[in-house]
Amino acid sequence: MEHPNNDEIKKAEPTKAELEILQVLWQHGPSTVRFVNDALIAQRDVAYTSTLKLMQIMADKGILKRDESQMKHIYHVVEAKEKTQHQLLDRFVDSVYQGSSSKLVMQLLGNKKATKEELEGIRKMLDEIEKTNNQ
Amino acid sequence: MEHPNNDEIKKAEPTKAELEILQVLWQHGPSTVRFVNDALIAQRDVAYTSTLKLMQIMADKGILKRDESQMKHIYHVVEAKEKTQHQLLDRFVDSVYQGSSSKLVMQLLGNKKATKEELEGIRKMLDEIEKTNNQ
DNA sequence: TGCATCGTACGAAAACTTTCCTACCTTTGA
DNA sequence: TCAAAGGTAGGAAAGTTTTCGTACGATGCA
Repeated sequence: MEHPNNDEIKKAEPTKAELEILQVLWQHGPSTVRFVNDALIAQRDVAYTSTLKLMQIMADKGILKRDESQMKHIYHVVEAKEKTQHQLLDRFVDSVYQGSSSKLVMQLLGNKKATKEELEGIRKMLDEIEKTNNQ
Repeated sequence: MEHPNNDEIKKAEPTKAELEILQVLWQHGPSTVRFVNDALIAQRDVAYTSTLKLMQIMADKGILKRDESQMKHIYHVVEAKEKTQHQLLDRFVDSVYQGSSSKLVMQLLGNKKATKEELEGIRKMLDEIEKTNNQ
């Protein structure tokens, strides 16, 4: 390892399966393994111990923390959802759109993935930003 | 396998390393393995045969096709760049933003990843779309 | 009490991805 | 001509991620 604190500098991003778990926790807040697993099962087939193992690994990595005071451990996400999302987004923009976020947005808007309401929301957001920049 | 043509229905998305190769081909058009490898080496350390193998695998998967009429095979991307990007984008929006593209855009614009010019580009794009929708 | 149920821990296997060694063929140029 | 350079093919190994079997402790309740 080059740098001693490499791990801190370059946080490994969550894997695909870890992201599924994060989604559940983001949506429902701190939860037990059982709860998360039930949520996952609603989407696909997965054994309880698989989810358990994954959440343990995530706790080891520091992505999750858990309250062990009760037998049913309660897991919660350490980083703010937005921070993690943004981190993933940055890498995505880099690896798929060569770092050009506008290219990404163009494509997003170009296809009808966004509803009318969403478009309006984006426009308002643009206005906000412009206002802020001009102050 | 449930459906016989599962492979056609649910195309496996390119892996991380495959995406790097796609980037090179997207940017420079059909290329030899040597050319792609040189481009990759500019970013990180990788052996020629690793790139070769990966491109062969991609050809097997149908992501790339190659002209074998010459000794130096020439590889080209099968799907349109935009199609693949959009496919990746859709999954990304689903897996990170629960399918809400506006949430994604908000976050993108909220942080200063976009330049002033890019913001303007996006605004124009919005205008375009609105115009089209109102016709 | 005792057994079914539900929990955690751990390790190994399976699946997937990435890397590169080795073999062998073709081209090039001294 | 023949050695060096550069190409492809294929398989094994290494690395990563994901899955789950097994062991065993807690809890609940008949």
